[in-house]
Order: sequence, then C-alpha cells, then structure tokens
Amino acid sequence: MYSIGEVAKLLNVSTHTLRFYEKEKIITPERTVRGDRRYSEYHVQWLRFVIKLKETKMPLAQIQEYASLFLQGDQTTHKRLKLLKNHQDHVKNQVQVLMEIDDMLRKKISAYEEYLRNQDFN
Amino acid sequence: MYSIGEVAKLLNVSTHTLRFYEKEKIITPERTVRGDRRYSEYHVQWLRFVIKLKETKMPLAQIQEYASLFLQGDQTTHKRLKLLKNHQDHVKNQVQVLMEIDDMLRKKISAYEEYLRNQDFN
DNA sequence: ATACTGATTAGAGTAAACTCTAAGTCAAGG
DNA sequence: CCTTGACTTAGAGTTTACTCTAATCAGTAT
Repeated sequence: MYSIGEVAKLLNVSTHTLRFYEKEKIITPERTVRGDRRYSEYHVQWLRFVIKLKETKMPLAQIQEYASLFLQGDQTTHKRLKLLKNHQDHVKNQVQVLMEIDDMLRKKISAYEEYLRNQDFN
Repeated sequence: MYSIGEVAKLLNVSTHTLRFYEKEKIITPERTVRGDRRYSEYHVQWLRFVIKLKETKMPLAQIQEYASLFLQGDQTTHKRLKLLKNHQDHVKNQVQVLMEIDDMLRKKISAYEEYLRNQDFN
C-alpha cells in the first residue's frame, strides 16, 4: 500500500492532482485509521490507465464516466466496451491527423532547407 | 479578400476566435477604409496552417512565436526551421504514444469481449 | 423611416484541469 | 522537546483558449 506522496512520485503527478481526482470520483483510495489515503497496487494500475487515457486527450468527464461504470459492476460491461471502442476510434483518428501534419511539416522543412541552401550560394 | 465572417465560415471558427488571434498577434489582416478586417488568400493559408498546428496540441504561445519570427523576415529562417523541426519531433512522439495506447485499448477491448462471450454460456 | 445584417471595440465571463494556500494534525528523528 | 516533513480539509487562484456582452455604427431591404 502506497501513501499519496509515494504514488505521486511513482506516477509523476502532484499530490494535489491525486486529491483532485478523488474529488472528481476518478479514484477512491482506502484510508488508514488516522485518515491517510492508502493506494493499492490495483489503484496504481488504474491511475496508470487514467494517465494513458489523458495522453490521448480523453476529457476527465469521460474518464469519470468510465470509472463510475466500473463501480457499478458487471452489468455495465457492455457500456464500458462501447466507450472504449469509441475512444479507440478517436485515437486512430488522431494518429491519422498527426501523420498528415507530420507530412506537412516534412514538406515545409525541406522547403526551408532548400531556401537556405540557395542563399548560401550568395 | 474575405470579411471576418467569411473566413470564420470557411475555416469553421468563430469571429470571436479570429479577433482573439489578432489580439494575440497570430494574424494581422488588412483593413478597409471603414476599419473592417480584410483577409487575403495568403492570410487564409496561414490560418489553415495555424489550425493544423493546433490539432497537434501546439500551444498558442509557440504559434505566436513562429508568427513573430515570420514578421521579422528572412534572418529568422534558421530559427523557424529549428522550431518546425522541434515540433515535428513532438508530433512523431505523439504518434508513437497514441499507437501504444491504441494497442493497449485493443487488448482491453478483446479482454472485455472474451469476458462477455464466456458470460453468454450461462 | 425603420429594421435587419454584419461589422467594430474593450473588457467580462467561462470551462477544464489543475495548482496552491491556509490552517491545522500527527509521528519520527536529532 | 522541538523541528521537519507528510498528511488532512475546504476553498481560492491560475492558465489556456476561447466565448460572450454591450454599446455602437454603416449599409441594405421593405
């Protein structure tokens, strides 16, 4: 079981953020007698997943929804599957867009390079 | 030459946004005698580019910087090239991350599907 | 004439996602 | 014993990128 500080260090987020996520019902760690948060390995896994989702621009609201479905148990499996599939489409789309932009940048960059090469002859 | 409303429609942004970009020195359209903004084909091209960059999460501040280099003319070509190359690295990286996440989602999704298949046997 | 459309401005308001502050409790180490 | 550092809370502040409001004006349509 990890303390909030340990998890923060482990996942490279601030303790503020972890408390914020708790307020937003994205994660609910256990508590010691004294009230300190305790994160299990399982909690950490879930947070890793959340952070991954965030890297793909998934809004917190949607992550929240997923978390809430999780808490509601087995009868929400279909919904969760749908949500994930939806998001996968979104991710694939993003990859597409980014690859196009990469191409655009490649062209711009070689145009610049050519321009500089020609200048050098003066 | 396009009016602000025409450009807004053309590029699917609001007139608010266009004025905002002007305030932020990202674009400086010409003006009619009366003071209305006039965007040339060239301005529109630049805006298209800006919007593309935005799709890759490039922060406005960086787009601003690029725009400012542009206005400073030819002696900033090297700097602009460097900026673009930098951003290209960033984009390539994003593609990498997204592809990893796509993979992760693929696994999660098939796990869910298998789970549901097994449930159906009951 | 009057209403409608689309433009202008400065500046206020909004949403998301943190990020920090204040004011405090508590346990361990020097 | 006292300081240091980690923890607690509610709630305020910040950043980014818009988004909207209010008040006004010019040109066109009825």
